[in-house]
Amino acid sequence: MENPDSPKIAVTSVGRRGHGKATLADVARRAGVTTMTVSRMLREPHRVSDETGERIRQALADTGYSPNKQAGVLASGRSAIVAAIIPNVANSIFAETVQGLSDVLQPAGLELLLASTNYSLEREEEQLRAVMGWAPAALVVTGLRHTDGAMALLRQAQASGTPVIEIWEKDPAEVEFIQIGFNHRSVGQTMAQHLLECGHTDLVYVDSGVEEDFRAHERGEGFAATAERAGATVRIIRAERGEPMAAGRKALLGLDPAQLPHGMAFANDHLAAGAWLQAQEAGIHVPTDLALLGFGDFPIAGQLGGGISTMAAPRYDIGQNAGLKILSDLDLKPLCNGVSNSLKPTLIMRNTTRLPPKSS
Amino acid sequence: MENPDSPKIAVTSVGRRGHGKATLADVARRAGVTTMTVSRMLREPHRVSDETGERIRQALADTGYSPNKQAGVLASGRSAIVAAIIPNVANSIFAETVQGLSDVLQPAGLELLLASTNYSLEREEEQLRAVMGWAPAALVVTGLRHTDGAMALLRQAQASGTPVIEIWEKDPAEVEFIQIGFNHRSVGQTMAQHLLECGHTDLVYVDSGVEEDFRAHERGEGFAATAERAGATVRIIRAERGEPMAAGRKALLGLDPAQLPHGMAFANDHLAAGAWLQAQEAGIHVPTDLALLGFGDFPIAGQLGGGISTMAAPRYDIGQNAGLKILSDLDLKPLCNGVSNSLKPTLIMRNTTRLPPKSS
DNA sequence: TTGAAAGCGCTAACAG
DNA sequence: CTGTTAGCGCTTTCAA
Repeated sequence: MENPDSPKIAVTSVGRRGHGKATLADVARRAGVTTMTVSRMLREPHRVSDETGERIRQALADTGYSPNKQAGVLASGRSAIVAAIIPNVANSIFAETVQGLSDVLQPAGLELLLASTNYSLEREEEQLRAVMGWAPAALVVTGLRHTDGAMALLRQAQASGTPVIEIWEKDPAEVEFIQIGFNHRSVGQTMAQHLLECGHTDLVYVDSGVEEDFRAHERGEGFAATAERAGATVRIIRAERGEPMAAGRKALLGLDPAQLPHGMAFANDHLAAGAWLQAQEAGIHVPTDLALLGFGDFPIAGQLGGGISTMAAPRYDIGQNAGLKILSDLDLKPLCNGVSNSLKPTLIMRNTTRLPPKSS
Repeated sequence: MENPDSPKIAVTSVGRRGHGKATLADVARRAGVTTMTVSRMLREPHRVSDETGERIRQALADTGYSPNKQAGVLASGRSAIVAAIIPNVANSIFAETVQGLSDVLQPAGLELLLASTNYSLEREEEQLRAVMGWAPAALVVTGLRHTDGAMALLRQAQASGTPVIEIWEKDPAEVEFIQIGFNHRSVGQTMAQHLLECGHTDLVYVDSGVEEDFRAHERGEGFAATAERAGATVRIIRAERGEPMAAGRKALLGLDPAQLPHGMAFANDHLAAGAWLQAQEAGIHVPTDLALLGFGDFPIAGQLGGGISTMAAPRYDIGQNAGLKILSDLDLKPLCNGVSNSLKPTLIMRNTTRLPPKSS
């Protein structure tokens, strides 16, 4: 700047393996200050004088500067990445949770590194290991069950001050990390109780076809335990893996038509919807001949035949609450209108279950 | 190492702001080699002698070393992050695309940084800017339309050798980046043609309620243009924003029952499904009184009333192909069984449209 | 096959 | 309010 004639190597300083992107040093040179001042300008503008600030602003714009975050993290030890590891993005249950997470994280300037495990705990550990290399600011994993290796990684992260959140489950007996979810066993209980109250004594729980969907299995266990304790007959059948609505149809189809149960509960609404459609086509009257109870409160459950009774699951809220918890743990203010809702599933009684008329 | 008596500061080197994690230097010290050798061991093991290798392996295990990726990227200029920016994760269309992307990227060791825009181009630019700071190895964005600022960023990335992929659309007239998708206008054409072939001359297209869903609008434009060219009556109505099945019901409800169109096409299957349910409850016979044609081939379209006719959209394949393209551009071998399918939507005729009996 | 030196782009700590 | 110095943890380049 001082001497336009001096043989500066190049206008855009090209480093050893220059990639043509402007660096802090480029901006600083242009503004006639040191890198520190520019760095400050970027992070705490009030600590820079107005006129210097103006020159820097100009230089920033001229160079089209964009900070190299790797360098920033390396130097400061602080990263703005939140890593989330979930079983499957395509599953709408997790997709909505991710959306909830993303909706609160993004406005706060945190970025989401997403990994999926296809429901395998081994892959969860791998993904966790991979993701840890980025020194994430927080870690979100699904469920309470992990491999020993994964547990070690999570503990290590937590020990070094990284918030670790387990979503979609809750068990006071195993609190080691932050848990944002609910108890699936007791949801299964509620489901059984409802069917019992409706007067049904011959019950079936149609479990998820995904072998590693522990949460669905637990709901089934809670369901069966409660039903048995009440003296009801109860069977657990496993749906086929694959498209859930089709699997729901097949679950009903697989039952002996001569001795149908009185009430069926499902691991999710898609299964229930499939069964409902199948029942309708087979001329089975719901809920008179057969009561159906789903889980999740997916849109379809609200639309079919006046509505399928279900348990509302806080799909989006779990993600949102997890995000909020991360922000508070990181001392960041939430910049979005997130509310901390209850995460307890509630029964929504619609047209596929019916309480008996009150006697007395 | 030479002089064990020299007052080394500490056994576990604690840096200025040590966080207790083992570094390459820790491993090297333990194995009695330099960091370079360990670094080599990690990336090109064959260039390290067997016995040294063994010692290093041991030290690696002892220390529980996990590489700091920020440092690696900073030093090498190579990152293993792929950034994907999509409108909405919760929308199953994009959730499946993300899953497809993730399924091919993860086995190859690439990680996915996910950002969502809530369908706003401005937020897309913001997210893009944020994400660029990580020097991603590749960039995936949705659609062909971007703000000027975003375009500049994308061009800059591409110029510096970063593959840029636009998904879900294709237009030979605007090829600037890699496009993995299809032409929505021509899909709309196909939809109109089908309804026309079914003999319907009074048509309606129910457009997406999401104002910024340009792709749905384009299908509508293609639909309307084709219908008009054929001399049919055609209206485009906009669904309500909100739950799509409910919006589909309302779309039908909003039409004058005395003069229903002959055929309705929808921006997606959820809208179509809602309309189908509404039609059934209102006693409108499908396809005799009213033909219905969806888009997407979502599971529900295959389940309702013997199936809703639809256009199959390659939701998962788009993500998968994008991933495959990234790998090949980065000279990485795909480590998964991905196949490069056709991405052109195809008509699936089911029970909500019917071709007229052949005459002649 | 291994090592030494330098530096990626940025920020913490401390001066001035 | 601004600058100096040092170094984050790794990889590059070049030499041995």
